[in-house]
Amino acid sequence: MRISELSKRSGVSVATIKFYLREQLLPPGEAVAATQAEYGQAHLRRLRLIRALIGVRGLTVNATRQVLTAVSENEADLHQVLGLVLGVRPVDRDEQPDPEPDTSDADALVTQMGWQITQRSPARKVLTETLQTIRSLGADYDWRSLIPYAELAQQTAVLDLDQLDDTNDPLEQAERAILLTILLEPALLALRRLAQEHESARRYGS
Amino acid sequence: MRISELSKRSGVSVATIKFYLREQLLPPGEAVAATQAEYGQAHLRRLRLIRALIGVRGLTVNATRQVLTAVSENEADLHQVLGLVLGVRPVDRDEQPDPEPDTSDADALVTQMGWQITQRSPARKVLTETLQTIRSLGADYDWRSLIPYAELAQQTAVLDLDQLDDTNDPLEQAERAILLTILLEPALLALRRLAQEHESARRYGS
DNA sequence: ACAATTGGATACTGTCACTATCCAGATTAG
DNA sequence: CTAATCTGGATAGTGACAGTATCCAATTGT
Repeated sequence: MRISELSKRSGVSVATIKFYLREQLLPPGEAVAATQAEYGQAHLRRLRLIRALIGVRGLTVNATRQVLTAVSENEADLHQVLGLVLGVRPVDRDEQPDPEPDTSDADALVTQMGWQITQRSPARKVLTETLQTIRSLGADYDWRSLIPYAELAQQTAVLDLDQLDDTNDPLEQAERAILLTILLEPALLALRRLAQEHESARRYGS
Repeated sequence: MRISELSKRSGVSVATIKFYLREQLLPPGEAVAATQAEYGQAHLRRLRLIRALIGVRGLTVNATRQVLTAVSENEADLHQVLGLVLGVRPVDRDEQPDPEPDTSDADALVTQMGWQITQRSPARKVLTETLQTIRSLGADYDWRSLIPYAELAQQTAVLDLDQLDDTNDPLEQAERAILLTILLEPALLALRRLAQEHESARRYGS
C-alpha cells in the first residue's frame, strides 16, 4: 500500500500523513526504493487511532506520541501500559513539572478511599487544582465533597477494567486500554450532561 | 477599583483584562470620565470565573461567552440556565451545525434509560461520534455497552443537582451550576483515572 | 507641574495542527 | 519509449486562537 492508498482508506490527507510521519506518530513505511515505501494494515490501524485521539479526544500531538510509544514499548505488561496511558497529562503546557506540586486535597481523598496510587500521578494535581479553583470562587468545597463522586468513579473503573479481560492478546489489550481510558472520556462527560438534563427536567421541568 | 487594582487582586494582567473586555467576557466598568472607569466586586468575581473556565476547563473564549451570557440573561429560571450551560459545545469548531447530525446511538440509549432530553443536545452528537469512532477502531461496542455507565452517570447527576438546592439565591445557583457541571469535569475524569490506577494495581499489581 | 496611570484602538507574538510547494527519483498509461 | 503522474522527504506557509505590546490623548496623584 502506498501513501495515497493509505490516505484514501483512512480519509486522512497525504499531507497530514506526512506530518504524522515527521512527528513520529506513525512509523515509517518499509522503504522499497529511494522514493517509495510500503505501508501495511498496522499503519492504517494506527492512523485511525491517531485521528481518534487527536480529533475526538483532543489530545495534543505530544500527548498522542506519549500514549502510542508507551503502548508499543510495553505491550507485555498491561498494568504498566495502563499506568503510562493514565499518566499522560490531559494538557501538557509546562515542560518542567514543578518539583513539588501541591496535591494535598488529592492525597487526603486517596488516603480516605484506601486507594493505592503512585505519588506522581498527574491526576492528583488536576484534582487539587480544580478544587482550589472552585474554592477560590467562593464555594465551600473540599475533598470530602468529592467522596461520593470517588465512589462512583471506583465503580466506573471496575466496569472499565472488566472489559480488558475479554481478550488475552497483549496488543489488543493495550489498544483497548486506550479506547476505554482515553477515548471514552468525552462519552462519559456527555452521559453526565444528558443525565443532568434529565434530572433537571424531572425536578424543575415544565 | 481601577483596572490595575483589578489586575493585582485577580492575578490577571491588565492587557488580558482589556482583552476580555474587548471580547465581552467582562462587562465594562462604570465610566467615570473619558479615560477612567470603576470596577467592582462583581467584576473581580466574574474575572475569576472566566479564568477558571478558560484556564482549568479549557473552554474557548466563545464558549465562555456563551456560558456567561446564558447565566446573566436567565438567572431566574434554573432549569433554563442549566439547559443553556449544558448545551454549550465542548468544542465548537464548525459554525454551521449539520441540519441533521446522526445521533442514533445516543437516541437509543436515551430511550432505553427513559431520559427526557431535548433533541438538540450536543451531548447526543458527542456520544454517537465517540461510539462510531470506537467501532471504527475494531472494537465491538455500541450503546448497550454504555448502559452501566449511564446508570452511574445518573447517580452522578443526582449528586450534582442535590448541591444546587443548598441555596435559594438565583445568581448563586446559576454560578454553582457552572461550577458543578463544567468546572468539575476535569476533576471527575481525574477521579476516574485514579480509580483505574488503583483497580489496575489491585488486579495486576506487583 | 509633571511623571505615572487610565481606557481604548491597533498591531504584534507564540503555539499548534496542519497544508502547500518543491524537488529528484519511480512508476504507470498509452 | 516517453510523457504524465506519483512518491518520500525537506522547507516554508496558513489560519485559528489566546493573549501581549505599543501608542495615544486624557486624567490623576503628589
